[in-house]
This record gives sequence, structure tokens and C-alpha cells, in this order.
Amino acid sequence: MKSRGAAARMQDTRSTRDSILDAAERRFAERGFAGVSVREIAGDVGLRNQASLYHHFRNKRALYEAVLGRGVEAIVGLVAGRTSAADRDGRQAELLDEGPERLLDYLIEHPHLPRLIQRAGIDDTRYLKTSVTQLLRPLYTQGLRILAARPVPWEAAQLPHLAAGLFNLIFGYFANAKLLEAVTQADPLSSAAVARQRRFLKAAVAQLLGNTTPPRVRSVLRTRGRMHP
Amino acid sequence: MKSRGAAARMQDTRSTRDSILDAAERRFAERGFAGVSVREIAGDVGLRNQASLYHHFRNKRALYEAVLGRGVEAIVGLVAGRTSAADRDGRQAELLDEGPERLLDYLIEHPHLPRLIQRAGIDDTRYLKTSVTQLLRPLYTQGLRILAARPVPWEAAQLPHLAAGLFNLIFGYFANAKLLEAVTQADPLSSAAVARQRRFLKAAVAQLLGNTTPPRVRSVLRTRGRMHP
Amino acid sequence: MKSRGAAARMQDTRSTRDSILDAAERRFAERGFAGVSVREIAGDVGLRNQASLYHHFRNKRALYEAVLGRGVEAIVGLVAGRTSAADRDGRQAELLDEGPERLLDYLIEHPHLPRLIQRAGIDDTRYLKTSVTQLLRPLYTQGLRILAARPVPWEAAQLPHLAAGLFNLIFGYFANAKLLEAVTQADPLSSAAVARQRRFLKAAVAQLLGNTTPPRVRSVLRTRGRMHP
Amino acid sequence: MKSRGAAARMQDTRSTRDSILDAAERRFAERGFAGVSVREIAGDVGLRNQASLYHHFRNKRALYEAVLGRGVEAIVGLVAGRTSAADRDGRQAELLDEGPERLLDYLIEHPHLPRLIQRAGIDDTRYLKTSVTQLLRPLYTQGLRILAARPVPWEAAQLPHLAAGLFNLIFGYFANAKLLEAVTQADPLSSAAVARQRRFLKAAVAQLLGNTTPPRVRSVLRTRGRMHP
DNA sequence: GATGAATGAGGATTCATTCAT
DNA sequence: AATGAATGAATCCTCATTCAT
Repeated sequence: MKSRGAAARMQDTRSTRDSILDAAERRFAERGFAGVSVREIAGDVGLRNQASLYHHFRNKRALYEAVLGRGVEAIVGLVAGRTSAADRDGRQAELLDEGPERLLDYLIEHPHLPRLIQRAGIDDTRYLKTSVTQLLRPLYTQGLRILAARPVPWEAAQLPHLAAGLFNLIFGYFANAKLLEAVTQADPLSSAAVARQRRFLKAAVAQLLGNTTPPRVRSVLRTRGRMHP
Repeated sequence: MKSRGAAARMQDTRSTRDSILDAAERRFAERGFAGVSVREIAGDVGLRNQASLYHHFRNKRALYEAVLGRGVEAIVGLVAGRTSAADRDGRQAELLDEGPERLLDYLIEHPHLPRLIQRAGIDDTRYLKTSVTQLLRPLYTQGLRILAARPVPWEAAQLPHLAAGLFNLIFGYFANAKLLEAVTQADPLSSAAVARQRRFLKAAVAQLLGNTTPPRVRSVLRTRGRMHP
Repeated sequence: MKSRGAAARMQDTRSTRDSILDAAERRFAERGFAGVSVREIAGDVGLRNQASLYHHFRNKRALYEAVLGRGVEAIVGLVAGRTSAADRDGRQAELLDEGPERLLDYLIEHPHLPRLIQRAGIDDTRYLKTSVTQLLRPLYTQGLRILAARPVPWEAAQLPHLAAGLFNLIFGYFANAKLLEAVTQADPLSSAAVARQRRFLKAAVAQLLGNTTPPRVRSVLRTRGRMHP
Repeated sequence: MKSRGAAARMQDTRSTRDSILDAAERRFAERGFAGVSVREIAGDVGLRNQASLYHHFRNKRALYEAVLGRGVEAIVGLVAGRTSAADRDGRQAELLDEGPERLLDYLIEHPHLPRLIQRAGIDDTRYLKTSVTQLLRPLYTQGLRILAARPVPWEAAQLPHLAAGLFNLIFGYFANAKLLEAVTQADPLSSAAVARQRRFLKAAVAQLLGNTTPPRVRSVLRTRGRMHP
């Protein structure tokens, strides 16, 4: 009687808490931290009262951080988990080919995430900065590590720029999807469009990483560059 | 009474109006439309009373649109004005080489702009959408036209993706500068970093456009691509 | 199941109930009825949930009244119980000498009480008034009876004023202890200070009651006074 | 046109601000800081909206402090101003006779003040403490100085206790007026009652200060007392 | 052109309380 | 006897905006 109840309660609790997280993720992605009211989120979940939400999250801010944390961790897991766990056998080559693929799969299924993260990156509220930074740093670190571990046609000093560029290339498409839609009059998240974007990204990333092109590109860049500060 | 000081007043007026625009640009870039209060902007400008601001702009939204308009038009001018006006002599080749250069120059001098625009693209307030779209569409149209007018190693159906990618690559760096700074512990807007980014962008754009790299890259891409949906 | 641990449970219950009363006494004394939240009291006691408190008291008001009742009854017992029970043998003389002494002993040990009562006297919430009055009336009645029963150098009509004065003199010191501390930079509840206050009070009360001074004072007052309303 | 308008505005402003202060004084005296809502005060003044109040006071707390400051300063002025300004000619003797008289006059006209101050003294919100202390300290200092400057039948170490006692005696009556009323079923602020209290206080203070009563009382006290700590 | 005052609507958060477990 | 969840009402305060001066 007790165990069952406890399970059921935990079940319920979890689902309410998660519903809140889901609703908040969508809302925060759409209109940002300041643009969303707690009342609205509570309403989305079916809570008749904002107060109920405070039973699960101490703050609007705490809720925001939970949302962001959940989202970023999933992505970090996708990128990082792979490197450390699965790839000790040196299959690093395909990593960067598969990585974006899987990442895309995930982003497509969680369309709010890129916007949420993009927003977090843009926002400059001292208030939000700390948590955002802490969450996103691993993502960057991991990305940089992967790049550093493989031969790319860029100088070391430019790897951060490359990492940022790849991030922008990959996340930007989804983050700006709404804008793209308004401007192109077509749905950038249609399966056709997504397929196109997938191929575009694959090719673009390949070019930037120089992994399809033999030494030539690299040498060209080297000839050109004394890109150090 | 009217003749005397009319110039001075207009002078004053103009400068007040512009001060407001400047302050608003910074604030809106930092924290978005919903995250900024009219009081705050008025305070930045030295107006002791929010009411004064309403003498210059009908309401908060009008101010936002003015800010966005001013910013976007400058950029559209940079990209589009050039093509139509100065370059009828067929110097299109250097256009795409110079374009980003000049754009970068401008963005560096107006660091809030990319964030402001990025935000505008992300935001999903039905309320703001109309104006944003109208402002940004020319930017996209112009960009697409330029791409379409020159031989790039991509299929026509992928040009929108390419355009979006270039946009993200260029604007993303500045839009996410604060995040980048927090995550890398280095200032992405230092002259050294900017110089690196400039070279990185140049090379990256060149690769994506296939124009600087000798036949090899292009052929590789061609071999690979049947990128149609 | 019921027999076993019934005592222990009752033990527990009692102690929980009393813990609540103790915590509430302190809190209500510090910040008043309106300034204290049920959550806070529950927290003090170690109850993780405010709801638990409602198992012991019907509501916040009932808790407040219980606290006040417990405190006032103790004091009433000190003042009144003595008169009715122990002193039928006419030892009234020492009563007023001993009374304050014992009262002081008690107040020193229950430092929150004077503040609590002072507050109750000051408060004007219609809501709280009834209970407060009912509790404090016996205290007043008893005090007045004692005064009336012995020869004091005041007219009958002024006995209420005298009673109030004595009350203020005695309770005021402890009620305002925190303020006194802040203002004098010294602890009014240190044993030295308390000892001084004890002597001060003894002398002051003696003067006001004229019990050390023979007829003279009284005649002086009489000469002076037509103090009747 | 400008001067008149400015005057009128200042007039209006002042009166609104003062109305708020008056209403707040009454409410805070009745139910304390925590027991009064900003809405209520705004309502009392005729402001249809709480927001208007925030135009005049930054905070509920700022309002509270303003109220308390105004009240305490008036009293400090009554007690202190007298000593420094008018009485250099050594009429200190009558000072302590007149002082209470005038103080009483004032307190009777401002019946909320004693309660307000009493409350401030009792309250233990760390939050409120600072301001309260700063305001009340001069009152205490001044009182103590006056006592120290004249011969009283108490040891130096007991002067603080005497000062506190006088304070409690004088302020307590008014502070506890409501309670007294409830308990005695008579109005302690009726002119008759006030007159009685005035005489009672005069006599009581005289006794405690030992100034009106001929040698006898004082000598008695001397005989009795070794009141040192 | 700028300001002080006012205001309705809404912001996040806390309140006391109830109910099922 | 204690807890987690929920809730309506109220809290203080900020919002954008208007109006008279």
C-alpha cells in the first residue's frame, strides 16, 4: 500500500514536473525568459494556479535553469558521450560525420532547443549568465576537444572560430527557422527542407573540416595563413 | 519664438531622439523587447521621466521598430546598395569577397546589431513578427539574388540553405560574442580575435562558395552532391 | 497497534504540539501575528510541511490564541493565584513586595512573553481583539483588586492609571529590551542589568505605592489633588 | 504662469504625500508594518491605485520609515529642542516638569504616535531595526542627558533604567490605550481620563525624580538604596 | 520638449488552508 | 502524525501609457 502509493505519487510528481518543464521549454524558446509569464506556463500545464508551480520550482529562474539544463545536457550527451565512451577504438573519423547527423536528428525532434540555447547565448542578463555559461561550457569544451584531436585544415588558434562557426551553422538553421519561414514563405522544418538542410550541412561541414579533401586544401590554407594574433 | 532656436531645438530634438535610439538599441540587444523597460531606456538617456520618451515615439513597439529599422537598413544598404548601384560594371567577383569584409567592418563597429537582429529572428511574438519580417526580407532577397547570379557549387534548391548558412556564420559570431567570451575566457571582440575571425570567415565563405579554391574542391562537391530533396 | 506506543505517541504528540507553541511564541513575539508565516513556524519545529501544523491547531489564529493563552495564564497565575490561595492570612503586605519579584523572575526566564503581551495590547485587529481582551482582563482585574485592598497614596479614580503604570513599568522594560539594547549598546538582559532593573523596579514601585513612606506623601498628594474625573 | 503652477503643484504634491503619511501612520500604528497592505493605505488616501503611492515612496519600507521619522522627530524636537535652545538660563528645574506636560499635549493630539513607536521598539525584524534605532537613539540620548544634568535620587548606573521607566510610563499609557479600553470598559482617551492620567503622571514622575517631594522621600530612598549593580 | 502625477493591468511570489495518501 | 500536491486570494511592486502643466 505504501510502496504502490509512493510509486504512483512519484509517477504523478514526475509527470507534473516534466509537464511544467516541457511547457516552459516551449514558451521560453518562443519568447525568452522575460517574455513569458509564470501564469502562462502554469496554464499550459493545466494548473489552475500559478502557486502550484512553485511547489516544483523555487523560482521562475530555477525553472528556467532546469529547462536549459535538461536541454543542454541532452545535447552535451550526444556530442560528448560519444567521444569518451564509444570511440576508444579510434573510429574518430566517422565521429564527425555521424555527430552532426545524430545531432540533427535530435534537434529536429526537439525544435525548441536550438532557439532556447541561442537565446541563452545572446542574453546578457547578469542574472542569467552564470548558469548559462556553466551549462554551455562543456558543450564548447567537448567540441573543441574533438576538433583538436583530428587533422583539420586550420591553425590551432582558429579552432575556436571553427567551433563557433560549426555551432552557428548547425544551430542557427533551427534557431532562425521561424524567421526563415517568414522570409522564404516556406516551412524550413518540412521533411523536404530538413533533408536538404541535412545534406547541405553534411557537405558544408565536410568542406570546413577538410575531411573529404586531401592535403591540397590544407596546404592552400597554410600558404595563405599566418592567422595567428 | 518659433524662428529663434528652431534650428537649435531641432538639433536638440534630433540628438535626443537619436540618444534614445542608441540606448534602446543597446538595451534591446542585451535583453530583448520584453526584457527592457521604457523607464530604463529613458533613464539611460538622462530623461528623468518616462513620459518624455513618448514625445519621440508613439509607444514602446514603435521605438523597437525604429531601432530595428535603423539597424537593418544600414546592413541592407551595405549588402544590397552595393550590388545595384556601384557594381553594374560586372565586378561581381570581388563583391562576395568584399561584401563580407565591409559587413564585418560594420558589425564590429556596431556590436549590438547582430544580437538585435538575431533576437528579432528568433522571437516569435506575433506582435513583433510583422515588422521584423518586412525589414529582414530584403536582406534575404538581396543575398539570394547575389548567390544566384554567380556560379556556386550548390544546387538551386540549396541556395536558401546556403544563404541562411552564410548569415549564421557571419552574424552568429557577433551575436554570440558574450557567450563565446564567457565560455572561452577570452574577448572575441579584441582586435586580434576579430582579425582571426575575419580570416576564418574569408576562408570559410570561400570554401562554401567554391570560388577561391581550385577545381579540386568543387569537383569533389559535384561528385558528391545530388543534394536535391 | 493502538495500545502499543500510545503513550510514546502521546508523548511525541505533546512534545510536537509544545514545540510548535514554543516556536510560535518566539516568532509572534518578534514580529507579530501578521509578520509570521505558518510555514516559518513549521520550519522552526522541523516539520517539513506546513500542513502538519494543522494537525495540531485548527488554524493560525487558534495557534496564536493558544500561545497567548499559555503565556498570559502563567502570569495571571503568578499574580492572582497567590492572592486567592496563599494569602488569606492577611500577608498582603509582602504580596506587593514579592509579587513583582516573582513576576520578574518569570519574565526573565520567558523573555518573549512581555513582548508578546505588549503586542497583543497594542494590536487593533478586530480579529484578534476578543481573545486578547478575554485573556488579559483577569490580569487587570486581579491587579486592581490587589491595589484596592491596600492603602496606596492615590485616589480611587486613579487606581486604574496606577495599575496601568505599574504594568508598563514592569513589562515595558522587557518588551522593549531589543530596542534598549540597540540604543544603549548594552544588553539589558545581562544578569547585571537585570539585577539593576530589579532594584530599580523595587524602589520605583515602592515609591508609587507609597508603602515605605508614611502618611506624609499621601497627604501631600491629597492636598494637591482633586483628581477625580 | 510657471511660478504659480509650480507652487500649486508643490502644494498638491505635498498634500498627497502628506495624506499618505497620515494614513500610513494611522494604519501602521493600528496593525504594524506587516499587518498593513499598501493597497489599504492607498485606498485611505483616495488613490485608486496602489501604483500611485510608489510615485511618492520607493517602498513600503521607505514609507514606513518616513512615517516613523516624521513622528519621532517631532517628539525628539519636543524633548531635545527645549534643552538646547530655550533653557540656557538654567531653568532646568521646570524643564522636567514642563517637558512631560508638553509631551502629553502632543501625544494626546497624535494618538497614533505612541503605538507606532512602541511597535517600532518591539519589532525585531532585522529589516526594520536599523532605521528604527537611528531614529530613536537621539530620543534616548537626550533624555539621558537631561536626567544626568539634574540631581535625581538614583545612582548613575541606574539612570538608563530610570529613563526607560519614564519612557514606558509616559508612552505606555497611550500605546496601550486600546487594550485599556477593552479591559476597563472605559475610554482612556476621554478628556477626563486624560486629565487624570496627566495628574497621575505628574505625581509619579515627580516621585521618581524626587524633585517635588520634600526631603523625606529622598532620604527614605537614600536610606534604602544601595542600588549599585 | 520635458516633467510630475496618476492609473489599470499585470508581474512574480507568498499566504493560509485543504485533501488525499 | 506527517507529507506532497494543489489552490484561491492576497502580497508588493513594475509595467506601459496618459494627462495636465
